[in-house]
Amino acid sequence: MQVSAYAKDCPSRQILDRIGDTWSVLIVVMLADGAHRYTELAKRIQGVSPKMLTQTLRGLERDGLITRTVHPVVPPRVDYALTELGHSLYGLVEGLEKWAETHIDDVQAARVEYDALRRKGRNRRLCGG
Amino acid sequence: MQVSAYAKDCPSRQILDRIGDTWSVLIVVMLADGAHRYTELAKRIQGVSPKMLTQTLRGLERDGLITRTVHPVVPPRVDYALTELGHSLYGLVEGLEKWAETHIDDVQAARVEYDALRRKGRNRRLCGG
DNA sequence: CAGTATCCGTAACGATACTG
DNA sequence: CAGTATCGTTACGGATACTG
Repeated sequence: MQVSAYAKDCPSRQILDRIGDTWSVLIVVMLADGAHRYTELAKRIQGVSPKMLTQTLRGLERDGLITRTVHPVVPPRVDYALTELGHSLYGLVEGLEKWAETHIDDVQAARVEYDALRRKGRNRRLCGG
Repeated sequence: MQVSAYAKDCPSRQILDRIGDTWSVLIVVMLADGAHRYTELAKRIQGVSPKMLTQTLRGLERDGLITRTVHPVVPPRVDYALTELGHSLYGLVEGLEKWAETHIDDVQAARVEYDALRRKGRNRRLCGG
């Protein structure tokens, strides 16, 4: 088996990149229960800058995961909503959440144990003169 | 609903980060069919530097996803293998691959369409025609 | 063989000021 | 309201030389 990190035509990698992106996932989750306006997203997704919000929304729109609807009114109103494809992706994210909730305790325990052993090892070396 | 990107205690985010990491996924995939040595991984995972390989392996080990077995021989021999938890994560990754293979065509098509409209300047999707 | 240590460029991201 | 433009930082990752 030979794997390449640079296989950009690899479907899995593209989806992985999307899912690994913090803002993308948060937006998809936000839109899962219905359409939202730009400012709503900005307010409810804590810590996102207008730059990142716009950039992420554009990416999601380009991938066919969300729609962007401009209402020709003043002041402007723009709604974002999941497409069918976006809903499908959300299903995937839900699966991930389920796995995470099920296994996070194991991961946490492993980390504690690993860190404890690391500390012990270091102390031993220091005291072992 | 209020979502925060900085909820580090959020299980989903931790798993998402792990899955979004290129090298982590590649390593898990490589180890799915059995244990491998450091150099084997280095050779078969194209483009990975020793720095990133070690760093990623440590992270996976810390999270209890892989084991690191040092054989006390000369020259050194170190084997890496998936834990049960690691295999479980691999199952998740397989699910992602399946989704990706199923839907990548839709994504690709959406991108082509989006880019085409952008070029034409008809990128604005107006409500009510 | 299996790493570690170091240097370094870049690109991602945050903050903020501005605009149609 | 819904963005865009610009700047500055920083942290991530690549390359490589070195070591037990």
